[in-house]
Amino acid sequence: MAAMDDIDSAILEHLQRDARITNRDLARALGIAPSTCLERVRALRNRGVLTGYHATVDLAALNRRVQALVFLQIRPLSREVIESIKSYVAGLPEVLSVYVVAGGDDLVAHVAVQDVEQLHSMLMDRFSPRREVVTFRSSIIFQHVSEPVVSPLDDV
Amino acid sequence: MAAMDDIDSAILEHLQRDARITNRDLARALGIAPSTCLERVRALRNRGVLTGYHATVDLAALNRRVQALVFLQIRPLSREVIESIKSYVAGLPEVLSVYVVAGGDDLVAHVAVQDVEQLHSMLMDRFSPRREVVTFRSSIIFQHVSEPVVSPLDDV
DNA sequence: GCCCGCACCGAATCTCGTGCGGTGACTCGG
DNA sequence: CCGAGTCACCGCACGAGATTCGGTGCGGGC
Repeated sequence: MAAMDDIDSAILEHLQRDARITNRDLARALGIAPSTCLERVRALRNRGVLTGYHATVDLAALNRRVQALVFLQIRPLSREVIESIKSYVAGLPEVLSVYVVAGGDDLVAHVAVQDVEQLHSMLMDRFSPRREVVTFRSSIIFQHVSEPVVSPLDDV
Repeated sequence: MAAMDDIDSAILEHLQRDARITNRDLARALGIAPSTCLERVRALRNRGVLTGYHATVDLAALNRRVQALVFLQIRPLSREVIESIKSYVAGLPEVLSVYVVAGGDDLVAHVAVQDVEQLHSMLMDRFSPRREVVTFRSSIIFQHVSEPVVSPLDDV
């Protein structure tokens, strides 16, 4: 993996904050020529550093006013079973994000639904019937803050 | 909140998938004129439905190869204490996301650090000293899949 | 000291964004 | 049934931006 200098870091910071900034403005903010800037952004994409540009949407506007974390215990804990249940959960329309974790629980799902009733239905209809899900519990999310900008950590 | 029709939903889907799509291409994909498309996108922003455009970055490229969920118990559970610890945790550079939840734990932090050693240091240096954090435990994240596109849920 | 590679720049061209006036459909009162 | 008002949409035109390409300076290797 090629090294990243300060300009690359600044590019990433700007694009994480506002992915629709024009190349022109980005170049101006960095003090380099637009053509150079374009080349660097393209290189970051090709290197796999920049993985995508995504709009974020207000969940309430999408009829999803209730969020929860669902913690699942999976058995047996084989690679195949984990892969399969992970794909299944991630594919559910109510699910925003899935974590495969170590510790007391094996899977954590971040879900967003219309109301608590729908949360309950979803748990009963989609999680309970699965044999590999031996148990699960849910925590309603009161607040969720997400940092849009991730900076590189310096080597020790 | 104004109603959303199929075209609005399609706009949201496209922009969530690729926030840098040109207005022209977006309009073409929807079968409407670019000027109309522009107007609708602007309306979605003004209504607060579209909240932002963000580039996503490969965490490994930023020297963050280890992720974990950290579950915190907070006492006393007053509004002020929760607000304050939430802001503190969200402001830490290692933290990607913070959930304030109901249930056995009160706060869940999604952190991304360079290695397990740094995770340990972080827990010891940043969480342990806080008086309001009565206990915490961490779960290493093996995999994390995040759905980039969120669709509206139909009313029941 | 010379050569080569690399990153950067500036100009030219081509595409795109965006405001404006016009137009058709739909609604509602007469 | 008809006419006016409203609203979303469209096409056009102009300004702004994206992207390419040839040129340039600098630093490392020999």
